[in-house]
Amino acid sequence: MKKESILNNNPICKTRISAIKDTMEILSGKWKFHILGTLLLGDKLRFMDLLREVEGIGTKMLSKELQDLEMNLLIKRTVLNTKPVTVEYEITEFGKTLGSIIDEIAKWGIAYKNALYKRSE
Amino acid sequence: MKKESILNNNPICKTRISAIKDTMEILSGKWKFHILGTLLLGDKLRFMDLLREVEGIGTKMLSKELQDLEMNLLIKRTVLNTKPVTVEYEITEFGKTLGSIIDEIAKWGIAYKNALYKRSE
DNA sequence: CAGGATCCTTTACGATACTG
DNA sequence: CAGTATCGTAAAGGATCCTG
Repeated sequence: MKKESILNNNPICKTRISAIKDTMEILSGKWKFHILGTLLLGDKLRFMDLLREVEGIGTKMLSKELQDLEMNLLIKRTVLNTKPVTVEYEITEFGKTLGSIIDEIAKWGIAYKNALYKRSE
Repeated sequence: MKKESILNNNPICKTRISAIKDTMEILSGKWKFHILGTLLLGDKLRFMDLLREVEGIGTKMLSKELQDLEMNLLIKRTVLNTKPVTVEYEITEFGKTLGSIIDEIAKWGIAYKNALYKRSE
């Protein structure tokens, strides 16, 4: 009897695992959750705002990540007709559906700190 | 008046955003969610099982990711005293607390597929 | 202000081969 | 079986300069 994949032969498991893969592909990279979490809190933010809020990111990465997120319709980019152009980024309704994931991630991060703290005392 | 960070000056926002950062640092990389999602479904799995279940991963990455996860106490590695050694990996109780995040990610991935489908018809 | 172009360094990742 | 070692590519990340 040959050894075969157990989980990936179960349709329910396969669907679940491949859904995880799909989601993470869209949200891949170091910054996506961070940017989305910021935009979820911040309503409309400009490029420079994000550069300040998303600690550690540089213009190149920010620009690239924003393009990725826009392509996937998670955020909306609006160019305002001002003297030196103004660009606003905001999360879309679709993007807001990620809210529950991001909430869970934030909650867990806080719980993790507490767990670390308990362990060290 | 100098422009300053809005969100990161708000303690509540700052806590949240830095919690997101913390979580994602622990779960960084292409494979962590995938591996954890598999171990959540699969109880005890051996190295070769994981290599089969986590489609696309190679031995080097699997080995490295498993070490990362073990270091963060999210999974447990058990060496069994057999002829050619057997090693079992399983998720820890602490690791199971990531379940809600992973559930949300899986749910969203399925919903995303549906959204794509609707948009294209 | 909002970014693109360029250059350079550092990780991340992948394929294959090898060992206890 | 459960990995480690080695090599090579690709992507991430940082710094600086530049433009509409």
